[in-house]
Amino acid sequence: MKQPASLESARPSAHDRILLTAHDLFYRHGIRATGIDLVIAESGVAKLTFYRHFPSKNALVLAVLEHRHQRWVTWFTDALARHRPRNGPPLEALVPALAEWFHDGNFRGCAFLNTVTEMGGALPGVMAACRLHKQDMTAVIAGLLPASRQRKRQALAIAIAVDGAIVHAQFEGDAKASLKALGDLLRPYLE
Amino acid sequence: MKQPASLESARPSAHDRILLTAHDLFYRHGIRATGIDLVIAESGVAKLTFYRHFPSKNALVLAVLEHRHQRWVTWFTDALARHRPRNGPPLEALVPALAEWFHDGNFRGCAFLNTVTEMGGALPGVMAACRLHKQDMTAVIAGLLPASRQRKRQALAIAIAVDGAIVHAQFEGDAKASLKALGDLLRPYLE
DNA sequence: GTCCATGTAGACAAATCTGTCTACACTGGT
DNA sequence: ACCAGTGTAGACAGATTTGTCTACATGGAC
Repeated sequence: MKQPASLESARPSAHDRILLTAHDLFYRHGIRATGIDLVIAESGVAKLTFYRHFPSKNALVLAVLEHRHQRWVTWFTDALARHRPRNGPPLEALVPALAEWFHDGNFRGCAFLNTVTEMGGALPGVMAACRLHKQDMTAVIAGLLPASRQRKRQALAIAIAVDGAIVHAQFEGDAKASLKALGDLLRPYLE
Repeated sequence: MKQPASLESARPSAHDRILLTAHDLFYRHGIRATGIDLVIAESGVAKLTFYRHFPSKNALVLAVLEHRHQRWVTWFTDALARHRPRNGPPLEALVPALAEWFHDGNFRGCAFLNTVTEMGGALPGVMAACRLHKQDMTAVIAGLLPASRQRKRQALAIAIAVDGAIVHAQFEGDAKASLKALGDLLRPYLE
């Protein structure tokens, strides 16, 4: 539907190339550190083409966050399903799933937390996008817990522990220590 | 020792005014968003004076982090002491102490986590400063726990929960929810 | 008195960043 | 055949940023 005419090349449309390139560069180097010109050059697109698709850098940032949210939640639910234990509480899948992410060479923390830090005050909408993202993450975590009156409350506590593990893994080289500590925090919720 | 000649004015030295002004501006608006010219104007100092004290903006950033670390740890230990319960585990002081910080109108998360996000890749030394800071924070937390073989391990898990609560309070307006969730995570460590 | 550290005011260079604009080319639908 | 949409290349303006430099003032040490 959005594929270009030529079938064998499968080169994404200019719009998508821009979005994916920006996603990578923003995540890797930060948003403020990434100039528009670099995004344009890296995605192999002309400047005018860029500004035809995105009226401004800020608009691109918000579009990237939207894309990121969809991509991340898809990965997260999928990873949880893949690591779901045969028997035992589904919550046990959480640490192995996050381990995938943390150990990826490109891991640089949570894109939403990073964006809030960089642009939270300057770009309206970033804060809201982050809240929505974390809300959805918490809902996915809640799905791992047995139904009970305190399920939402427990899910929020666990989500906060996860965020702590994310930022720790971000500035410490060692992701294993963060994951072990997260496992410790999760233990009381595992029965 | 570093006071100016006039005793009644008590105006800090140019060096200190720059440092304190930069500390506030960097924390409030972010580092990349704060130009050197603003720091200079706001601290009431001439440009040359600034560059006599700090060879570059990067050097200023590192100096601010050092200052921040000292200031924050001092506040933290003091707040924990002030909230120490008469009877009951000292760890109970943690949530009330953090509540002070979170509810302060100028709260904008952890300066070190923010700086890592903004400059972690670009400025060598930032990552190390953050690790040192969190290491010291963890050590202070360990001081609240009863001596045991697992004290260090427990302190790390608690520190991660605290970081999670910090970032959550940063993007959610509601600090109370973060603190309640942190209390939930801490409960198993409270006996 | 003289010197030197420390300070102020502000012009200036050089780089960088966002966003606009001109001129031109290809392609699919009608 | 023609036209609208989408694309490319790259110059350009305007703002902003870091860091240097000139010229001058003040106050304490010796």
